[in-house]
Amino acid sequence: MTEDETVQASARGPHPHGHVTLEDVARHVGVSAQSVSNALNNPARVAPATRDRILAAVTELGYRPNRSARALRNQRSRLIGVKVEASRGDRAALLLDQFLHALAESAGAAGCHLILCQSDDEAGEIAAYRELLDTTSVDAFVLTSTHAGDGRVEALRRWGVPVAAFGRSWDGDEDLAWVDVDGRAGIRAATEHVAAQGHRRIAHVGWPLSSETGRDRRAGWRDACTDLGLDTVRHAEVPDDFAAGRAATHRLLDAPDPATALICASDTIALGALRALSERGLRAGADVAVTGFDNSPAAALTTPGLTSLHQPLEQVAHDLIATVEEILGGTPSRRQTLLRPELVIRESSLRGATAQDATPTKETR
Amino acid sequence: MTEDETVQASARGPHPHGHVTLEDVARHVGVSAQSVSNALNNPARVAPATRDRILAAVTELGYRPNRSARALRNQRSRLIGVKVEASRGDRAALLLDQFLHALAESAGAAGCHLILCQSDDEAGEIAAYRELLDTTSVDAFVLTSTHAGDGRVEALRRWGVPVAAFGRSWDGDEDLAWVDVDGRAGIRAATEHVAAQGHRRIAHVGWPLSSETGRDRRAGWRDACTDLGLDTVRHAEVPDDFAAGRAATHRLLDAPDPATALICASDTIALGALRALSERGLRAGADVAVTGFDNSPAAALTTPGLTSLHQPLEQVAHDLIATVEEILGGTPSRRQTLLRPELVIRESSLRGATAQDATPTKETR
DNA sequence: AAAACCTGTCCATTATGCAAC
DNA sequence: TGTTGCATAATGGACAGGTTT
Repeated sequence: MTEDETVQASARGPHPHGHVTLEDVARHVGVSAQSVSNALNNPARVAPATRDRILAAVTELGYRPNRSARALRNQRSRLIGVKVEASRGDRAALLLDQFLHALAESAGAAGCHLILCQSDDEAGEIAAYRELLDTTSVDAFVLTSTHAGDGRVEALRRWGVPVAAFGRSWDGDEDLAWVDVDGRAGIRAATEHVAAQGHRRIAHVGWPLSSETGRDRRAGWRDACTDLGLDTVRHAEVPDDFAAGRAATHRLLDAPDPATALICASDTIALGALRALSERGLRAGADVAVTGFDNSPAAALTTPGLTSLHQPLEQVAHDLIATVEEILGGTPSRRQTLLRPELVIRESSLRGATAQDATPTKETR
Repeated sequence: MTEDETVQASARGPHPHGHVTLEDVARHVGVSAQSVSNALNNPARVAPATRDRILAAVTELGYRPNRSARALRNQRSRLIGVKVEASRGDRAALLLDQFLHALAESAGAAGCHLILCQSDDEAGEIAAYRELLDTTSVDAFVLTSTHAGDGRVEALRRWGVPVAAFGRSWDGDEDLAWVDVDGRAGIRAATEHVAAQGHRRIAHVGWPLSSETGRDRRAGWRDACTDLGLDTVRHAEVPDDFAAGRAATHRLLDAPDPATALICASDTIALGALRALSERGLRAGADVAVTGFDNSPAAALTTPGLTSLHQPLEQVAHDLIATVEEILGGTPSRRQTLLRPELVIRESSLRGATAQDATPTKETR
């Protein structure tokens, strides 16, 4: 339809830029621009026959409403702001591309688009949000990686801006709309999985206790161990990087009566653990089980493959967009959702596994 | 300044939404809205003293021009369209998050923002671009992963839309503005590096010859081998996935007089090669050298670490935005840029390396 | 006469209310 | 009287050209 027209080059209409406007459609049909607008936005106000003629012309001419004009008039841009984070080389993929893709897809289905902003610190991020708001560029924001006392949440709330967060409100905020993944249940599943492989001395390599997510994941490990009658003395709390995971693993394995399984809070840490095992001449899987979290590309592609927890990012993205739309539409309903991650089992946690058993097994709990 | 105001909640101005407009500033200073506009966009037209008063009021009230109004008037949105791709689990990180972050940063510095679209096939991508154009949502596009006979390039050119591509114009198009990374030089450097480690039978595991990028990278390997007096009989052409890299490696090593070094066209393939070596009981580095391309997170975090070629994505992003800005400004100058990747050496290509020698060495050529 | 400022009209769209059939 | 279509005004900003001092 519009596919084979030239936009800027040939200006055969009255407009130098060649865009089709309401006026063009109106002229073509022989009605006023208002009727065209009504036919599209308020069909009840226009006679069925006229409406059909108008809609036919809309299709024929390939009319699409001008985003700026519509935004100006409606005070609504149909743009959702998202921040992109810098990825660090010492961390496994941040899943950002998967997440953004899913988010863009859901937004598209809802007739919205994503607008990016970028910042490396919280103050800068808040300033970037503020600028988008001041220039009336966005209707809402999607936040990622919330934490207790999150300044962004506080600022956006103060400004009365619609928000949905990937990451729960750790300070018990009942109002914030969020979607999160149940790390506790995920880590619990991973722990039970290695226990089922016969492991009894299961350690946790987690994040510092200052991290709410870290405490949540550690609780999953503790839950499982307690239920299974295993002790919970073997654990470490380290920053989320490769070197820290590696060093913590060495420390844990140097202890008397060392762990035979390592439940890690992230793939990054788990990959560090795999390195440490290799340095000690131990085989992941056969000698020491290792599991991660995130199911990053690196987990699938490293050797041996790393057992990990897959986050349902498509679902997260869908729910976030749905939530934002509800808030914008003025009918907020379910606002806080916890989703289950899926355990993806690979060789790093399988006792008898050789590299030939490379087919990954999914086990949903 | 504007930081501590409430946007939507308190409407203390004449506007229900609480945004500061030109009119507000004008009223506050006691001039017309036009003078405020002139003070900002055409300072020469307003007396210095008045201009200072106006600018002071702009700062004081926190005035920011309304994006939609400005776009409507100027026929320019200051938005740049970018497509986000779905990442596949059988491929190493697509560098998308690093690239997007850098792109967003450069765009921000140029006073622009990125708007995302999403599609899984070329036709859908073109339709998404078309929609953004028809709704006058974007001024330009940044493309990634161009190929010969690229339908997107063709369509955007036909429409007369400003574009800059990450990836050269493989069909010799002199007009397309692009930035690319010199894969041939990079692969050549990797090949020379393993040769310097004493390897003489160096194989290439590359992409199908239907891929221009694949041919380019293979040429780098061939260049180096020819210069060094090594033969170029050992090579494979496979799709860019883990399983293909693994299978190709087994085939190459099953041959009589097998290769002792594998120069791979991507980290994904190289990670497959590492898996194959492990399955044969061979040690990467000590027994067979392996190199990848992209320096993905997985390359840094796998064991042994994977030698790879780092793409200067910040530079790519900066150049792409600069190019787009030049085209939009009507003064296109340098339009085609080839950047050198950087060889990051890790254990997978070092003869005597043990996992303890984990400190990566960078070697720029 | 020139510097400084402002009026008018346009960008594309939509909510409101009025005229007409 | 009720339906149907249209003129008006407003959204916020920028530019050309005209008016003021």
